[in-house]
Amino acid sequence: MEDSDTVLGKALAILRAFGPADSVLPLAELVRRTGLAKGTAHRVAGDLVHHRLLDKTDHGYRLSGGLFELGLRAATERTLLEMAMPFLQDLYERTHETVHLGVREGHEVVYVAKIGGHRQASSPSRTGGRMPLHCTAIGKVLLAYASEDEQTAVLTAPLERRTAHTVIAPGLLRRQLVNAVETGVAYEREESTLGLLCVAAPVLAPDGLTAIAGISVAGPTGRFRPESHANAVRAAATGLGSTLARRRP
Amino acid sequence: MEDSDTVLGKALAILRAFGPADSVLPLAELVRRTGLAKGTAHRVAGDLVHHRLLDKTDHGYRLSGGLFELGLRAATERTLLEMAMPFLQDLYERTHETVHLGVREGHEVVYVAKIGGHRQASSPSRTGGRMPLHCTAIGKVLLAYASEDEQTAVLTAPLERRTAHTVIAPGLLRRQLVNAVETGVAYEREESTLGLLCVAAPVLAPDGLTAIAGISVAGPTGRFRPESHANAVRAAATGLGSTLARRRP
DNA sequence: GGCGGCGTTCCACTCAGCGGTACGCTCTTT
DNA sequence: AAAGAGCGTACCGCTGAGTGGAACGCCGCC
Repeated sequence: MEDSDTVLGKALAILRAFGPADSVLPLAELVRRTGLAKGTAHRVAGDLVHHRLLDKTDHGYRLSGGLFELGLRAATERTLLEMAMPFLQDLYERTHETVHLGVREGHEVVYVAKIGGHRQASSPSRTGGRMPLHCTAIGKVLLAYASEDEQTAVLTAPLERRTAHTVIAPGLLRRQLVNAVETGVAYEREESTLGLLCVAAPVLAPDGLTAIAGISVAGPTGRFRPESHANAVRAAATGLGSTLARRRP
Repeated sequence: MEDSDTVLGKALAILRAFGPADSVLPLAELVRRTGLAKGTAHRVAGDLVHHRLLDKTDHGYRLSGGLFELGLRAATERTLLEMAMPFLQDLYERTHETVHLGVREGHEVVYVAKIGGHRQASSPSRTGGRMPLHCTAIGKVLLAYASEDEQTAVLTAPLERRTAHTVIAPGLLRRQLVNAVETGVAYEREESTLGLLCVAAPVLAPDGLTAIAGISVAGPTGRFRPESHANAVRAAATGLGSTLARRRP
């Protein structure tokens, strides 16, 4: 899978063997997932423990707090998170629904923050997790402001159908993207998860042409009307955009 | 400084060369901080870029989004964060002051979350950042529930004086710790930063003897009365504690 | 009591990694 | 303009860190 011919490659293969859902993996499982020789995996994992990227428990290995800490040193994501927090708070307080902040990475969204209360709609998104661009509200606004090339790259590739409502027709999706640029918001209606609705707005760079991130509000079908939160989401996104512009000349 | 005799050690030396404040470091600076040979540093950094842990810009290297993502896969911190979020939200909404969630790592607190509004008190804490145990409210509650050995280890070591109000007398500090266990909250009054007050409560494991994390509310001298938020902080912490107990038997 | 899967240890081979050296570039400085 | 300092990049022969196959002891399960 990965090029694990170098030591570093092996180490990363082990670290990346942990999926979003795994908490602790035994050595044998690491060997299976990485394809490394047992002896090698054992030693490299041991080194990683020594360097505080892995914790060793009775039942196997686990990604450690040191890695968590290191990850939060990533400058762009961290400052984005810090600058965004007040706006996300405002948005949450106004809506009391799940609020997301996400950036684009390749053909997917990576969620930088997810905040919600006790009664939040169950959604598959997780902080630090990924979702496809084409079936999420944030994904759509990010895609709408991506370069023409990247846009067509996504649209021409086969679009994964997540639910019966997932938009997999490139034409319809492109129309939604155009609409997103015109109105400043994009919607998702049970396209990634049944029972989940979502509105998102783009956080634009000073040039007004590229999207740095996206902010969304998500809620369950029934009580939740995404349209009624469009203004709030747009306000939060543009507010964050201009704050970023002020600090990053 | 670090044992960088192995490849992995060198790679980590480079990654950890990034302080909390650095966003982009040129190769020469990495060489200076790590003490690696220029050729070696260049190659290892290149490998790290290839493995998406570093980004290369015109002005140097930067910790990448891939690292951010990987860090958020760390199971314990991530689930703690996710389970805690609703309680932190409640707390913020009730107080409208800066809310922290922190865990202990060695003799320091690591902040897992920091949420606040636009008018938050300026504090040195950052998400993913560290602070000494003895001069922060969360640090005190965590230390109060640490093992006897660890407690004395911290108390006997010289305590860094951060401000004129920092408690550096081991006796006084120990009394504060005892008081924290009795009352369920600890305070910090301008002990880490001038103008900053703080209340914290411990998130206890089911056994009621060990602290998993700490929650705090911080605000500026003047308008902010830490005592008046003691109950709210305690409620959030115990609420989170029992929720964690339910999910982690 | 035999069997399969697990974590751990050992060891001789070899190629990945090493770091000194050298080059070209862009800024300052004189 | 010339000289210099500091930077990023590229090259290359030596060597020991890293490799992975094999072997061992340990459970828990049929």
